[in-house]
Amino acid sequence: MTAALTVDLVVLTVRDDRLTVLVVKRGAPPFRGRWALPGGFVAEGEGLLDAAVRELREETGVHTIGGHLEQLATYGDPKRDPRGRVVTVAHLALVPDLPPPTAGTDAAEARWVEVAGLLEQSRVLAFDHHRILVDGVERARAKLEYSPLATAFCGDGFTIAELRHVYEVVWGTTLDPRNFHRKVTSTPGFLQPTGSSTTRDGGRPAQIYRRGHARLLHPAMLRPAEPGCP
Amino acid sequence: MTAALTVDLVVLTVRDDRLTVLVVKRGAPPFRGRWALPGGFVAEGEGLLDAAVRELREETGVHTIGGHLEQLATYGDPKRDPRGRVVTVAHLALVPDLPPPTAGTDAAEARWVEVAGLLEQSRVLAFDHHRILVDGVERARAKLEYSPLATAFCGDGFTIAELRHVYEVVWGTTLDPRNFHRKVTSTPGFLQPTGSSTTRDGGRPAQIYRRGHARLLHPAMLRPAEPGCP
DNA sequence: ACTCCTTCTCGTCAGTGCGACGATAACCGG
DNA sequence: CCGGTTATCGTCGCACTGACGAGAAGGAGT
Repeated sequence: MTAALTVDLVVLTVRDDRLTVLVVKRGAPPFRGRWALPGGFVAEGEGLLDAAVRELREETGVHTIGGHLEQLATYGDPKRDPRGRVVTVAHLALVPDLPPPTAGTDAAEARWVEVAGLLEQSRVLAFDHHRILVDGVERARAKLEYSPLATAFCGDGFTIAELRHVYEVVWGTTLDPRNFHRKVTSTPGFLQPTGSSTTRDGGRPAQIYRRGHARLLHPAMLRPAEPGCP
Repeated sequence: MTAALTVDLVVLTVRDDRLTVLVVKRGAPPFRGRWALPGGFVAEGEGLLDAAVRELREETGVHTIGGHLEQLATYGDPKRDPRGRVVTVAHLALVPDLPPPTAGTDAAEARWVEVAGLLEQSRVLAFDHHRILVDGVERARAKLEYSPLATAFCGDGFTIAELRHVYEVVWGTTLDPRNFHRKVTSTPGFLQPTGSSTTRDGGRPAQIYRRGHARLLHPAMLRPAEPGCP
């Protein structure tokens, strides 16, 4: 069987104490004028990851440099696209807030939208993009636990407080600053000291770190148990 | 862009103290006569998971009943198939040993092969199936840590020793029977006692359990650290 | 300069989970 | 009845965690 092949992107960042996702207003049917995840057709002879990188750059002006990009999952329900059989390979991107909010060439408009609101209303996004978003956010939340990916949300150099802020926003919890500090500094390979410090957060100057070489955290960060689990 | 769409399956089971994967001998070009993961083209109007279930049944006679089936990842390198652009959505299946070893309708031959040997020789399997196998095994190993999926390898009722055996084989380690027993019985939702017992393992009769309702383990099972990590 | 406020960083202490291992229970085959 | 085997329970020490105290080091205001 043959199908049209697209890539879609769940691009997450932390802005103004909120987890936000990049959405574009569709400039062509179907779902013209509706919000959707950025994405587009894979080109001839182009790899899937390459296509995701290209779409991210083309459609939104966002570079994944300093961030993270990985395959999320593939969605191929026969009725997910009214045009016919379109299979999409969704990707998950975590980027720092630095890039200019938006820029568009193909899409009519692009903007950052708070994730919390989108998660509750499943009718806002086109196609099955609500489900893709749910899966992407869940993947990101899980990955913060056992991988150092939270650093992808931060810029090049960051303080421990900024890193903690990422965890708090993505997980929607609050973390004890002292325990968090002890945890991340004692996890080998997570952080790499740079020697410099900053006072941009106010108060006593904080050490600036870079991401370490570890790909997996041992032991893992622990997300506080959700109420109503046991 | 349009591409041919297939599903491939990494079907894992535990047989004779070994982790084994189901492979078929290809009956048609390309790679005719070579071993490959079972799989085939997605049918018109068929969902991806549906296609995986169908291929599993058709090509190997294995039913996923009592086991587990999930999407693994999608492989779409432009040159992965000499016939042209073929994108495959790989799936991971974990099944108990019960089903009759093999049966084939479409494939020339199907058999269980020990994973360890296949992992070392990257030229045995056709296409990029070696990479898919590596990813599938790694996913399975990781999932045993934080989910109760090890029970998918066991039959309907199983003893704690049989469950421990699954962990030992998949991880390639040995686990202390007493600590393992304490761990799994104290993790809420992992196991559900049935009240009956068996002596099929010899020695003192063991309680028989069924899988519990938990989807995630809190706290997670801990895989012993690999030597040479820090 | 001094005070107040902020945030960073280091410690302390009790509770919990885990690895190592001893001890007992319950069945089998002789 | 006796040794062999496996299941199950308990104990001890260590490491990690959560809750929280306390000091360090900067800026802003007077």
